[in-house]
Amino acid sequence: MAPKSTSKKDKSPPSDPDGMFSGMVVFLIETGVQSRRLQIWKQKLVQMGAKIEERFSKNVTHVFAIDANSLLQKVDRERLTRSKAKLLAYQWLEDSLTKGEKEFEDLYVLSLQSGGGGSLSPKADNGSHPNSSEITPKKGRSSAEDAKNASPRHMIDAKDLAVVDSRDTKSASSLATRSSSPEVASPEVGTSDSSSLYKPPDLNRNITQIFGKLINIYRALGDDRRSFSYYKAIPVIEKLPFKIESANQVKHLPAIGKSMQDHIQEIVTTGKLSKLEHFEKDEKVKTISLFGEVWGIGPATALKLYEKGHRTLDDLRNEDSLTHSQRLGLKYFDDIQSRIPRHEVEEMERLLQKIGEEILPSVIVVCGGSYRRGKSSCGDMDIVITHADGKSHIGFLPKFVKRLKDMKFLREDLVFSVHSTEGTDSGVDTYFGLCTYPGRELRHRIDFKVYPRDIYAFGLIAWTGNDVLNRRLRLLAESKGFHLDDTGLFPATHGAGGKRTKGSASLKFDTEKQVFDFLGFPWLEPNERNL
DNA sequence: TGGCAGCGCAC
DNA sequence: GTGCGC
DNA sequence: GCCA
Repeated sequence: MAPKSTSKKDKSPPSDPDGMFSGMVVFLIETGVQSRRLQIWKQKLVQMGAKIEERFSKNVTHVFAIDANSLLQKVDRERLTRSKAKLLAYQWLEDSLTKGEKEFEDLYVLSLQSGGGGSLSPKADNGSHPNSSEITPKKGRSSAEDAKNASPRHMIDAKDLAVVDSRDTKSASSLATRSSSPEVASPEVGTSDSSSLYKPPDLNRNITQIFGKLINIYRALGDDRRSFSYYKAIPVIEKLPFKIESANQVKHLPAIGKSMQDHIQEIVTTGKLSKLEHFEKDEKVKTISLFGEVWGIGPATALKLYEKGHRTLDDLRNEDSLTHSQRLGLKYFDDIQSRIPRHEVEEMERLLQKIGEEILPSVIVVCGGSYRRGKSSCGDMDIVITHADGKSHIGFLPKFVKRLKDMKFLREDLVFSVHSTEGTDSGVDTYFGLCTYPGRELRHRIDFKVYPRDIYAFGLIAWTGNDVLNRRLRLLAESKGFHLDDTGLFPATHGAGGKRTKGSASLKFDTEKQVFDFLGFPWLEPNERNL
């Protein structure tokens, strides 16, 4: 989430070969870092002479990460120890920038001692890798809170280093993100003016952090609407170039109503929010939140389980009312929670393309989601599939799934639906399941969506996201008298009665760009869609 | 006061 | 029909 | 929760 798309200047300042970071070749672990801050760091690094590597190559001299855990999740411990690169906490950057000269590195070295490569405690893991809010604020982990409380041993200075939000961790291959957020004022933040003064973003973290927790709590309680309101308020507050000292300063902002003002007032005067404090010590809220993190368990089920007397995930194992999917969600709770390094997704995408090709030549297999948006790690994989001839995609999915099961790539099924042969559901076949990286047992969530070629562009757009963009496109389409979803763009069937006439077919577009153009939305490359 | 998407699956 | 995830 |  979080429209990190603040109107960044398109002037990427020239890099100074004699800057304080000259000679450094850095590799950044983006996990758990707030996107805007990351952007600024990148910019400063380049600006002051460092070179940023997209991969952990041999010539890397410095690796930055929020903590050792996130580091180990991205790069093999072995490669790290073999490498001569310095492994530093981002705090070193912060301090160096503040100070105006390079800090003494040894005080910031990340120790690889703790946490085996994979046997991370679930909590510590969660905290450092909050679910980038893919499509909804959904099961965002309690973000910052977890990061701090759960893995203090990895924190250099918990003060504000542990800052993590439940939102996207942008990869930002391009610092110059286009701004397409008309509804939110976008004051200039941090994006270097030529002065080399370093301005930390997040002047109002005291507020956004609390709101972030409320998002998760309301979501867990089933109050999605309310949750979403806080979700919308955060990016608005984040963009303010000043620290809020009174509710009066925010009362005219969009998404900030009476209630938000009151909360903000309380936070800036007392430093906390009694409403949240109350939630956080509430046994029921805590338990329901936990249960709700299990795939397949939502607010209603979580409540039932709580009322049955369950209090821990362990308790749930002997609960026989759980569905098949919920059982799997429970069994692989930690697995599903852990994020997948980008390069592994890349390999698995290639594998899927190869297998697909063997079953159906010229089949198109693309990994969408945060991967396609360029993120450095992904919570799951969204695979979008089609075939150019417009018909041979039919019947592909069952064969594909069987083959992948035979070779032990797919391990467990969650949902499987085939419609292409019939005609329902616009002929989109869907599969949800668990898969493993070749040679491993760690389960990852994976989705397949098979589209007829003529509506493939819509599927690709929808499954690439992010959710903010999808929502904008939807609303834009609506305003022009159309209805947009992942299966097409339909002439509005407004008027009395029938919502969407199922009969009316979607407009056909060949490419994503054509859809953007038709709607009059400025084209965004996938990696620019991290709004 | 109703809107904030609305679908198909498992059960 | 409800709950859930997408 | 916010907004029209």
